[in-house]
Amino acid sequence: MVSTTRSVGRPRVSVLSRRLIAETALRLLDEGEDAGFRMTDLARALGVRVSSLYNHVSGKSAVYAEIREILSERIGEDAAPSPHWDVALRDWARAYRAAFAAHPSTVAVLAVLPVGESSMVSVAYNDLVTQLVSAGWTPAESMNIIVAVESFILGSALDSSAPQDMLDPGGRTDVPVFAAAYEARRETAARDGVAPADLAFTLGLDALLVGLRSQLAARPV
Amino acid sequence: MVSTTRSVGRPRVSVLSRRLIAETALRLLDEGEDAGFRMTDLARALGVRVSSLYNHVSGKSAVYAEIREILSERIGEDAAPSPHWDVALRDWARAYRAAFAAHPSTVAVLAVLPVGESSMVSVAYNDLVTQLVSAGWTPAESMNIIVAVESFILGSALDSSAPQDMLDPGGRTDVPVFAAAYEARRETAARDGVAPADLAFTLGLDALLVGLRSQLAARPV
DNA sequence: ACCTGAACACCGTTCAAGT
DNA sequence: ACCTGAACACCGTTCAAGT
Repeated sequence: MVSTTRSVGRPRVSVLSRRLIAETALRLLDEGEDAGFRMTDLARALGVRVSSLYNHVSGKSAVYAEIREILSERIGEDAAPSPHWDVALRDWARAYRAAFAAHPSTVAVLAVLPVGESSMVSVAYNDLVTQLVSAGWTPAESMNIIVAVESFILGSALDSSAPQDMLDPGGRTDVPVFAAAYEARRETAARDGVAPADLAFTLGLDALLVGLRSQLAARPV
Repeated sequence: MVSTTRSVGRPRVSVLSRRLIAETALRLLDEGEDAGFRMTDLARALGVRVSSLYNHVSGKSAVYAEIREILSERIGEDAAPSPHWDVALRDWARAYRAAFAAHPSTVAVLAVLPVGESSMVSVAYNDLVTQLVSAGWTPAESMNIIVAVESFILGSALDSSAPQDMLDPGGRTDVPVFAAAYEARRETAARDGVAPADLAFTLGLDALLVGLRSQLAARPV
């Protein structure tokens, strides 16, 4: 938030940049209650008028694209490489989900936004495919594994970002078993001090990896 | 599309209903290029003015909620019950994904929309939890399994609904292994006459179930 | 109770004018 | 090249009037 007023015309030093705009938008998303952000609010937070933004980004979706870049860079930083394909895949999945789970309101939008040409995301894919292929998977299988794991990650991130009571049976009496299980899950999570969504993610990721290992082991050499 | 013009005032027979509105919106979503639908277009398709819609639904999100009901009813119809928990889970997952994959543009919205009280979805959960518990899983585990599988389904449905070239490395030369694997995957899918996204879904679902079976088998009795 | 017609509100985007 | 100010466009929602 900049409090000085600025007159019309080009300022002496440039106030904005594509990256700064995206970082500010990300902050607004984190602070805000609701899913999106307003271009007006984004401009105000930058101490600028809305129309100024369009000198740096082509529109709102370009801001989201830049946000994806920010987040995907963090995935690369957090995921330490491992010589074991399954460990590498697991760590990548955890870092991927953590990056999104830290910014829940971005998930729904980014999940459907195409990956741009310049994206760092492709580099991470390249590394993973390399490792999977050298472990014995075919290139096509490697792609499918990555897409499957990524689908699970995005779905889990969506689940984390969904309202708490997304599935809450509430006061319904016609689904007693479901209601009891819902409650048991909440208690288990509370006792472990984690979010219910984390339990499901851990369970699912473990199951996926166990399954993949066993499928790789079972194949003809 | 109704071509007759109607004068002001209450018509002799009611033209609209909540269900009809949602069915028409679903049809618009299927036919349309882009992700959403316009209330104006929805009204026109029903031969009515926009404001009329608000006599039956509280707003656009209520239309989406009704669409979810329509789709979830179809899941129930398609998924045949099985005495084996893993088969039941697999069939449910397939039916679930098929229902969404048939209407790609609904996925992104429905994934973040809370499940209403009256939803049929809860009934399906109740049945699945019952079956999982009697197979030996705890209630909390059963919930986590369902949530994990559902996350995978929604993520996969998002993947199916994403633009074809969502991950396309295009002409990039800095990610050769990824580009080759991407191409290999496309060829494999083309040879089998299925969408690439289907391959990833099948592989991932199989891995998940193999993993879950082995985890259930490995536990102390 | 349920439709029409007109108005309002919100918000993303454009563009000439200014330095 | 980059900001301001004003206008425009689009679209969801509201509400009085009419039967």
